Amino acid sequence: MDYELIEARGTIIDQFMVLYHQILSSQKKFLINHGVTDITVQDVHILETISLSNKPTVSSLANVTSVTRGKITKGTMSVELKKLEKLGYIEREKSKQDRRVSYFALTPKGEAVMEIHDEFHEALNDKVAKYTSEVDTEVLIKSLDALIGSLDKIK
Amino acid sequence: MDYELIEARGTIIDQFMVLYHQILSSQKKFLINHGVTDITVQDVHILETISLSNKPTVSSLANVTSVTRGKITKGTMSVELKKLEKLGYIEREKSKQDRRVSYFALTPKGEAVMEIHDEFHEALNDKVAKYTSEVDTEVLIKSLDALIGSLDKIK
DNA sequence: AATAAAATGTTTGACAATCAAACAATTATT
DNA sequence: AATAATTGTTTGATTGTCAAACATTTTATT
Repeated sequence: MDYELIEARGTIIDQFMVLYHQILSSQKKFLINHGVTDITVQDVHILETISLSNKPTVSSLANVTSVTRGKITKGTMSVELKKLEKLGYIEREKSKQDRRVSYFALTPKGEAVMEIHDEFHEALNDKVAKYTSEVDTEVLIKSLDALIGSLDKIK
Repeated sequence: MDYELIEARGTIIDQFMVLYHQILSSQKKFLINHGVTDITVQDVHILETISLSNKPTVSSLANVTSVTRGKITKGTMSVELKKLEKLGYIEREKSKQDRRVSYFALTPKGEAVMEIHDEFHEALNDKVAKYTSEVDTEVLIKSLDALIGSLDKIK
């Protein structure tokens, strides 16, 4: 059976990879089950970033999103934001101070998607809580945090 | 600063996402630093799967790779394998029993890439060991394992 | 045996994501 | 004022991917 092949390695890193794609696939289904069919999980993540940011711009969104999604150019972000605006999930407001930039915000339609997204997040965190004790979770968060900062030292 | 925005959430799930992309980006740099420039991290992962599999075929590789990378069709895998063959990283041998299938194996050039990949894996595991105690690692693996199986129950 | 069904792999056409570079508009620096 | 830097948009090319059509071969059914 194929699964054995994965287990044979058994390192945390491999499990991360599997878990990552499972979360993504699970989230995809969740969104579709809740009627969100015209945008992707990654689009939802942009909505999330907008909702958590203070006066987000094209560039700031490209930078922040890079952290959780891998490098993204401002050109790509510009295109994605235009799409999300056209679909009615976000709106832009021109800055008064700097006439080159616009600030983005969620529309009610965008907020609705965020609620669905938060539901998923809660369900996921419940799973984590169920399969990891509170103490372990604490330890885990600290470990990951330290790990995250140390990766760029690998040469 | 942007990083605060990520930390504000502070859930394990968010850290997974960040960590995942950091590992990917770190691995990418590592490969380039070691002279592997004509194939991607995902290609290397296919090489890894081939090296760990017993008589891998197009279909079996498509299935196994789906677990760690998300759904992949056999058509896509067929194209990717053709590319890796043309670049000299793998070779195929026709099956005697079933004349539709071929089995894939690494060439010496492919093995060399795997050694580089293993080096990265070791460096990564060293980091994990450094920032996570042995007991915690044990706990962690078990938690993740349980978590992985439970995700498709989210509706 | 003959025929139908299933499995394996390849190819193809279309589509979506992305980048890098060119560009325009605006702001900052000298 | 003149030049440089920043911000955002657009564009053309590239890449990754899928779904479907297809050919070949094997397995099942009649």
